[in-house]
Amino acid sequence: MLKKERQAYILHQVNLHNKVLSSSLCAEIKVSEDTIRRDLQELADEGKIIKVHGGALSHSFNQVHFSTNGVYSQNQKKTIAQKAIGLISNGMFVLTSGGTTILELARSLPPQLKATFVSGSIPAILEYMHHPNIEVIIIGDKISKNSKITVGSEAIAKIRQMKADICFLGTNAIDAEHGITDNDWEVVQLKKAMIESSKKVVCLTISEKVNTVQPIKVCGLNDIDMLITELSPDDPLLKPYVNAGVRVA
Amino acid sequence: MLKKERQAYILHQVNLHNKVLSSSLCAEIKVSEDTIRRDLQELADEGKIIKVHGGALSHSFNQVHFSTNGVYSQNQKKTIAQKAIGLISNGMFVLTSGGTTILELARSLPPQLKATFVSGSIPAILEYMHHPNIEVIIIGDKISKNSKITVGSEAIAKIRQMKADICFLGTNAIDAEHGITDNDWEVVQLKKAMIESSKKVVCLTISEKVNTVQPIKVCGLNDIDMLITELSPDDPLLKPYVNAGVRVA
DNA sequence: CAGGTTTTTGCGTTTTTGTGCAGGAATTTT
DNA sequence: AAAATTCCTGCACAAAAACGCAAAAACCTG
Repeated sequence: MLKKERQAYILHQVNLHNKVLSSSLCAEIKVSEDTIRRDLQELADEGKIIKVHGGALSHSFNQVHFSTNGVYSQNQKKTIAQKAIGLISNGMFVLTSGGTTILELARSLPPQLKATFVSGSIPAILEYMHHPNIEVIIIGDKISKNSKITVGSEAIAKIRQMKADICFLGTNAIDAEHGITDNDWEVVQLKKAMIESSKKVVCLTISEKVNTVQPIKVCGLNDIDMLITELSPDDPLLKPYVNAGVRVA
Repeated sequence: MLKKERQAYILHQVNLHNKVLSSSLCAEIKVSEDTIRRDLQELADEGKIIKVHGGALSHSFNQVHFSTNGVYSQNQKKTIAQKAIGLISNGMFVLTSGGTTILELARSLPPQLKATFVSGSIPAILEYMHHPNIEVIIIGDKISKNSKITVGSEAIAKIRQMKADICFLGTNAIDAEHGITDNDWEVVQLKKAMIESSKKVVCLTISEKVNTVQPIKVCGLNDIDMLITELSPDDPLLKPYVNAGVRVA
């Protein structure tokens, strides 16, 4: 990995998460802590970041203070993303939906991962594009402005043509009785196609949305292979799903 | 292998992968590392790539140059965008390529305009998405990270299926003798398809790029209907194109 | 086509750059 | 106050770049 490339990656990470630990960076990119420190120093000299003890901060960090709720669920989503990343290995063909949880997954992908990511979600695609080693394929069709995702028959037809190794679904509502449900008809059609075109289906959701129901059904619990939340797998909230035969992490 | 040929190959590789290692290059083409380094130096001097220790990076890699150059020619591009917008009317089906000039066009679209915009350029799509009244259709396929545009046979096939009212091409080089030329093979394929699928082809370019040539040919002057620059239509620089039968604005 | 000039290329040698390591200083945490 | 990180400094080593030079190729040109 080239030096400039590495620094660009670091800068991207800092701007993304507003902070970065040199320890975690040197774990992600496999270089010595010294190198990271020198990179941070250089970036700081250029005024791109603020260097602090143990890592660096984004320049805009001081001013912008996130709402407690935002930061709160952000951490939950980071946890979920980490668990999900453990399921991805090199060379995989990965299908993802949209949503903020998927976005967090996209942002947390380790830089050395080599895989192909397919999505119709514009924000997710933007994140994938910044990654140095993954191939990005976008599903084309009309863009739904409120969900920022491509929807329509063309998109569905394209998804049907593929067979992904794994599919990550950002989930709006999951319930032991009603399964996965959502509130946007077109997005639901897309998710259905994604589920059918994947060997393995993984649902990502924060615990807030567990045991909630939305108007339109995506699929039953038997169609999903795994459920990932920020909770421990043996949390009692998740018991019904374990009983229904869903793997929980 | 000829020098020019070799440099064209290198440039293509850089545009394709965003980065290139001089070590891998001198293994691919069987020449000494010195020769590669000299080639990279020349290409860097011409501003085609950014040379770094160990190889080279694509120009779009660091957004620093993007912004400085952007600020510099922003006003020219705004002028161009305004002229181009005059050609769009309600209900039209508009096909656009990528590039910063197209981006400026996207940003300057009047809010009351109702039309359908089709593109494979992710930055352009992002701008179109913010517009209240236009329908946005994205061309799906693999994303070329350096040009941030979808490229590949699927994308070309999709474009072939449509017939747009008008097509706006961001142009990298135009010359009275060689026509429109570019430096990325895959992007050229896409532009060719766009030209064929449109009733009317409009080239947008800042005057800097008029009378310049790039390695790969997109089309001749007879294939385009209109050329828009920030200059006055009767500017002597544009005379050769008027003589060649191109409408100039 | 012969002879000269320019361009291009490869090869040592020397410099520069990038990276990791060790040990001690500084800072944070407990 | 003690322990644990993190940081800085100097140093060593490897990789890459720069430089000068010479051989080879290409290219004029009369």
